[in-house]
Amino acid sequence: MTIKDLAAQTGYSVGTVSRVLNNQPHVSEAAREAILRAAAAADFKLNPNAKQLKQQQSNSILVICKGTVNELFDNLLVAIQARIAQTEYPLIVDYIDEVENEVRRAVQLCLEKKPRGILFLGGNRQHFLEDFHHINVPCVLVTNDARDLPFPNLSSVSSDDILAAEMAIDHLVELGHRNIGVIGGSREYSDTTALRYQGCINAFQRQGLSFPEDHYETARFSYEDGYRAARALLERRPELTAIFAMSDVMAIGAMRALADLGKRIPEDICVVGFDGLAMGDFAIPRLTTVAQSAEELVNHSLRLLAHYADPDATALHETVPVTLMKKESTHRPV
Amino acid sequence: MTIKDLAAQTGYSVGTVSRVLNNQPHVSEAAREAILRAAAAADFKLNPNAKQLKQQQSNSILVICKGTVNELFDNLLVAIQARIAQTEYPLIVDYIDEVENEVRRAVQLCLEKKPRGILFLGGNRQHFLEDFHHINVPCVLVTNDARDLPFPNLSSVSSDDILAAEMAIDHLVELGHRNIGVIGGSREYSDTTALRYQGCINAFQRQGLSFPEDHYETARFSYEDGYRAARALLERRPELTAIFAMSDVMAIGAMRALADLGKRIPEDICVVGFDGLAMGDFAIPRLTTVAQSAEELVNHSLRLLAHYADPDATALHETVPVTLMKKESTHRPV
DNA sequence: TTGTAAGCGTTATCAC
DNA sequence: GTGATAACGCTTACAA
Repeated sequence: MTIKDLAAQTGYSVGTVSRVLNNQPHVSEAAREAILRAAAAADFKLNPNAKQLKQQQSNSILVICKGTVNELFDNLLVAIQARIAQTEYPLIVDYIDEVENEVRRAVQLCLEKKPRGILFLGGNRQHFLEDFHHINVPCVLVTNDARDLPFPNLSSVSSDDILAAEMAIDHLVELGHRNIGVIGGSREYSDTTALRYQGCINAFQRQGLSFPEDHYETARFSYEDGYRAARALLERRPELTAIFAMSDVMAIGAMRALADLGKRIPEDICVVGFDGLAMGDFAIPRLTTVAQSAEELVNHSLRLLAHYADPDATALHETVPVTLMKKESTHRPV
Repeated sequence: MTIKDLAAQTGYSVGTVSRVLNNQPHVSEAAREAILRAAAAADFKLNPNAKQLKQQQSNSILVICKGTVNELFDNLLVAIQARIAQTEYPLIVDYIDEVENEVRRAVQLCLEKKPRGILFLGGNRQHFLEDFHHINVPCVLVTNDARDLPFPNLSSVSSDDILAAEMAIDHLVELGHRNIGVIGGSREYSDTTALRYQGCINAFQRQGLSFPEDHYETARFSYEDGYRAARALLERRPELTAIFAMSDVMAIGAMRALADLGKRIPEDICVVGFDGLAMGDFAIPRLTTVAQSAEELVNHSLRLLAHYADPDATALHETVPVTLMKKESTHRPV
């Protein structure tokens, strides 16, 4: 079934059928009605490949969501949808695996969908360095800072990772903690981790505390690895009275490990997470965390995407504030 | 950049370029090498729309994953990828929102991608009834039973939901519980829920116990609603000493609610979940659960998909066993 | 082994 | 307002 068949059926030409199916003007009401009726009856759908092949650009906004099991990105998506749904821009959401190359995927989808702009939910600096030059539509990288990536069409919005980590450590120090362990990603490969690590150093220095290398444990962002990291940390440094984990998922894994070690939370040891996922509120005890604001991240992202309406707009890199949510997993040490 | 440009550049014709780029035989080594080199240098990619437009069918297997934050489906996907990766069939994974219509989406993607077969991870009976007749490639619905859906090209694999629920209830009864609350989805709209509910009834009857209507609370499959449901149940029936929740996510929400009510788990009240997610092992206490086997579900699914190689194969509906994982959230009541 | 050319289903530019 | 018709970039007979 093609528009040709539809044309034959209704007695009009393919041109008219196409115009009707695309809600274009300069069509008689009679034609519009007849064709629409026939299309509905036959449950006709335009062939998307032919359509895209022919069209230079679509109106769509592409969202590439990196990692499929990620409450934060899910929150971002909900906020994006809420803001975009009522506009003329169809949203194409593409979820890819944590380990896939999001930029290559974007290149591919640009060919396929010819989007107006792209929102990257999460991303890896190296991937951008390698492949982003193939992309020439406006892009915003969300949750990562692209300040030092040299692409005029790549803006970014991220939480203030340095300040956020400082807040976490300050909170623990205020509670009286002096021996604080930190669990995070690879400082070499994850730029976000590097920033949060810097925040930790700042806070410790300002407080006049040392932050020995072996108070840090590198882990992947999973329950399992949070668990493993916490055990490793406590084995090495039994005197720790607090742990800051750079994600809520890691933090929950860590809490389980501490419980297994016979530690009470927060009486014996305190835990602070990062992200502010709903999940943390259902942990026992409820998780204290530095919350990122999905709404704010999305507000800035869409504004940045829009700012590329100006053809010689340049890249902008913004930062949004975070909030310390004090819950049950932290309190004054014994 | 098109194959035409590439042809001009290398001095060969578009036909030869196309053959090279598709690894077809009947091309001289000289041509192959020259064209491949030029394509790599220009970082050339075939236009996917033109390609699909031209091609009748692709070799790809389409996977429609319903719900983006779902550890079980994520496990299924990993297993699928492991099994499919080493074959000639490219995998197209499409994640859609929990509330979207997966069948309409599949219809759309069939037009676009012309897949060889489709795997639905999760699905809604009503959607299939309404739109599945548009689909004419082999399909397998995973985690839902499609036994009573009248489509020869729709097979299904699901866990034995009835037996699974019976196992959960039996376990609690064996521990001495007599007052058991159940949290699950809508028995009207979720067929999976209906089956699990039937399992509960079977077990209670067999054990000579009653299962009053107000021991059941309907909830959505989220932490929040698991929390709400558990509170509602305990408010109505303070004498309950155990709760069976039809998903681990609900169960974790429920555990948090019970803790807030001052109940100790498992001393005062026991909790059994459903799914067997890794997450449950990081809850405090660790969650007892009826685990579905991602590997088995995937094994059966792929076998069923393959069985459609026979052109007049008919729909098959299979069931895979589940495993009760006894953890810390259940034990003998006081 | 290689080249030529017909189409895949649209959209868009023309005439009319 | 409507109808031809030329692309869009590719694959694939068929011819050479």
